[in-house]
Amino acid sequence: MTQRTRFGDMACSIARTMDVIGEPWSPLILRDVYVGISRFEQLQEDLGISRKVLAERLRWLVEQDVLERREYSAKPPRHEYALTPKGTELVALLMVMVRWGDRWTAGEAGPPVLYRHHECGRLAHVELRCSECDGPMEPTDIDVLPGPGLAAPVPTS
Amino acid sequence: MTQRTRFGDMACSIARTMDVIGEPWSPLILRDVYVGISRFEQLQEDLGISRKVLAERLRWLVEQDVLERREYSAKPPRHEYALTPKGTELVALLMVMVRWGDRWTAGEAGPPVLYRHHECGRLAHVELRCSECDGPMEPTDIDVLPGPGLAAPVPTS
DNA sequence: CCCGATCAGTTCCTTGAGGGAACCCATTGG
DNA sequence: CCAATGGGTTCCCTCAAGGAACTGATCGGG
Repeated sequence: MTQRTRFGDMACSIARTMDVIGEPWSPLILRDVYVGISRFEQLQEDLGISRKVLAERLRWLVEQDVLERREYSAKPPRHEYALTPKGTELVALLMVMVRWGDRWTAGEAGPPVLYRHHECGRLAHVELRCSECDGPMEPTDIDVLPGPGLAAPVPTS
Repeated sequence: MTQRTRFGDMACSIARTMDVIGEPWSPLILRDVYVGISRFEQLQEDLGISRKVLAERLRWLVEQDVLERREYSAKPPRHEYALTPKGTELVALLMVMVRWGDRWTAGEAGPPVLYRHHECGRLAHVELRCSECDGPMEPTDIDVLPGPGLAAPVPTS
């Protein structure tokens, strides 16, 4: 019955996140929109993505409330895409992806982009800390326990 | 020529990360291995993934040095998969995915799993901090600058 | 007033990856 | 000797990704 597996219905926040941006173009689209590449033609050229697939992805991301489609010119009807708050928080996930990619795939050449932190003005990367005690919080620093939403079949949809 | 787009060759750490785990089953496989579901049959049953696709994914993840395939019994030849250091650091990415999924997709039911932080013993979630000044480091807190690896065509492969 | 350009898609076709079921092989336990 | 188990492989079908061509609205220029 189900052709492609539906990740959105799983009781797993990883699966539900992958349902939204789990196909590899979406993170790159979000990255581009984040750095100011926000129009259809620009995205298509910058990414080298098929126009068909780009249109599908944008429609999906708008539907998921990750991007917002806004008209910036009415008389020649022109549109651009912008990150919603939900989408902006996804960019945090991209920052962690960048961290891993920099460490394990960048090689000799070094990282393709650098981050300057507004608060301290320095070149920096992101680190994971505990929300409660501020200590480092890496995979080896935690235990995983069942939570209240474990048995729930489908949350909102 | 290229049928599916090769993300591994892009000068972008997001694209290169997505090249490794960018198809939606891989994060779930890593999650399972992380929590101790490490054998082929267990993974297949827990995820409901096609055996064919699971075999392909595992082969790819081992090839990428994210998982390690080890024999835990020789006479009936039996194998299990374990996270390498490279793979363990990917789990940090999953923790951030969980954070986003919990906030935006969990709904009424609440998060399906909880984390207890070893260091402080409390239930916690992960936060992003600056490696240099320890301040919060979210997408709106940084500028993105070109880095040394920008022009590089392909790093290691 | 018609021509070309620009933006933002849509349509059509081909190819190949995901899903599912069945099959295979080595070994062990009864 | 037979069934069961673990760890896959093979086969077939469908659907989604890629790519190129086409559409439609609008403007600017000759």
